[in-house]
Amino acid sequence: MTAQQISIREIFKNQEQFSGRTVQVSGWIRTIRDQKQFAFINLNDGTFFHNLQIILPREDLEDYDAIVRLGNGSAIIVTGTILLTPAARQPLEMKAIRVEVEGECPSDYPLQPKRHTPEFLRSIAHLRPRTNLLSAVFRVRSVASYAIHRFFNERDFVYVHTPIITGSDAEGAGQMFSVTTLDLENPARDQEGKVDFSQDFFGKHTNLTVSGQLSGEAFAMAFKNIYTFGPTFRAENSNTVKHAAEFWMIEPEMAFADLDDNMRLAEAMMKYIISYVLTNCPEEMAFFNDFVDRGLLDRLQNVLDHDFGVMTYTEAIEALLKADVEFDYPVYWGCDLQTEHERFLTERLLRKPVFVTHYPKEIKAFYMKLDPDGKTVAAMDCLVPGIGEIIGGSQREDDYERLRQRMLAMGLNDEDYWWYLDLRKYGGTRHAGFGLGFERLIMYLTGVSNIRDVIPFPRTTGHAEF
RNA sequence: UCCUCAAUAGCUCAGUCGGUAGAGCAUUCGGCUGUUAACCGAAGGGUCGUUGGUUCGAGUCCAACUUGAGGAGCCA
Repeated sequence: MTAQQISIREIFKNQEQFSGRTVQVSGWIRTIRDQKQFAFINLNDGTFFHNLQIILPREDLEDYDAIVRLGNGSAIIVTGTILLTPAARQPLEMKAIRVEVEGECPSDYPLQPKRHTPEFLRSIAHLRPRTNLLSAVFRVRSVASYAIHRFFNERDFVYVHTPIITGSDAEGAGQMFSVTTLDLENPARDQEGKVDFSQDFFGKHTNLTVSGQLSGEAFAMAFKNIYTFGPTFRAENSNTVKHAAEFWMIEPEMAFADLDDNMRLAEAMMKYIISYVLTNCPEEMAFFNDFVDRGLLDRLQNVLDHDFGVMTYTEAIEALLKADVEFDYPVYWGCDLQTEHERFLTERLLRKPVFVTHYPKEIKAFYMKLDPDGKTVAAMDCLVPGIGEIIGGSQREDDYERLRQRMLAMGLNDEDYWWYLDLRKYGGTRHAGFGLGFERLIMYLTGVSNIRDVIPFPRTTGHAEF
């Protein structure tokens, strides 16, 4: 018997073509139902969200009794004939001719054909991608990654791999993880008794990166438009549904561009990704809409159909002061926007994504361009319902001396940033960029409310199992 | 780091006023004429997170600890 091994995705996407054909599929048993004359197997091979139903006629299969005893999760290879079943609940099924067992699955397999809590599934992170929910999440994650690369490549952005290990002690965001090969029990010491990092692997103290932006700016000054897409590390002791110690960030940077160009790019990118995922993951998105977040598809379509809101920080403060809501944190010009404030703006006031621009310089990073009024900087945060801040960006300070002064005012050592300052010295231009939190984007796309459920093996405070 | 809540069978949960530990799913066995988180019948399965306390008696009340979740801060 010769049969071509084929993916379940191909069969579902080309139903007419496979009708009546004998093919071979391989995958894992999701459920198995044994009756007197027939058994039914729902087989998932990982290529497609839906299962292939396989009918096993007792009289046609010599080893029928052994097959129907296989547990959920068993790996099998099935040869059979594809039959279209337009009247049934599924569009097609396979009538089995032969079943080979590749790997049995014993009865202590933790996944059952029932609802499990996300907390339990996190405790079996090595098995959870076999569930409907997590398989849908991680396929969307993959497709969204591809959409991002496509979006930037269509616009001639150059993809830059910025370093994971950085020599700068502060890149303008968050606590950092140290990288060292020193003996932690007995590190080299200098004459003052302090740890002597000149003896360390790189001859200096190094950390895991918290942002590729500074390196990205150097490449923007050569390629004009670039983006990074890679892992980022924050050693903050955060314990929330939207923070992880290891996450991925997309950071475009554009030369000869200002804050408006930046916002245009961010909005076009968000809409491109949403549209691409809706088109290419319809089964997964329908599942999220049915079982995770009832309003998801309407909300995403609404985002595609309308412009993002834009308001300055000053306008946002005015709106919050006028709001008929009691906030826990007082609102005044100069205050940082708290989660409750962001939620009001994006979820109650505008009910769609909104850019908030031109924040007071005191609450923003040193590299953001000072506005002509001397009080605010050309920053923009994109807030979305349910998540809060998903994008943070700015036009960068391109004036050498003003940038240096801002560093000193923030307590940074300008000598550590000599090469970053050089970018303003040698053919500097206006330029702008932003950082998009990839996991927060996936949460927004899927309706999944915990960042730990959109990362294959999440690293958060106190958790690095798997 | 702070605040709140939770922890009972492999999983999801119930357990009344402090009085002998329960269900569904899963597992094993049997039945069933096309099922689809199949269905019907039966069986096995427990140091009630840990330690201590109150009490004749604690899953239940008290304390500490551990673990988890949600909210806040930090941020993407």
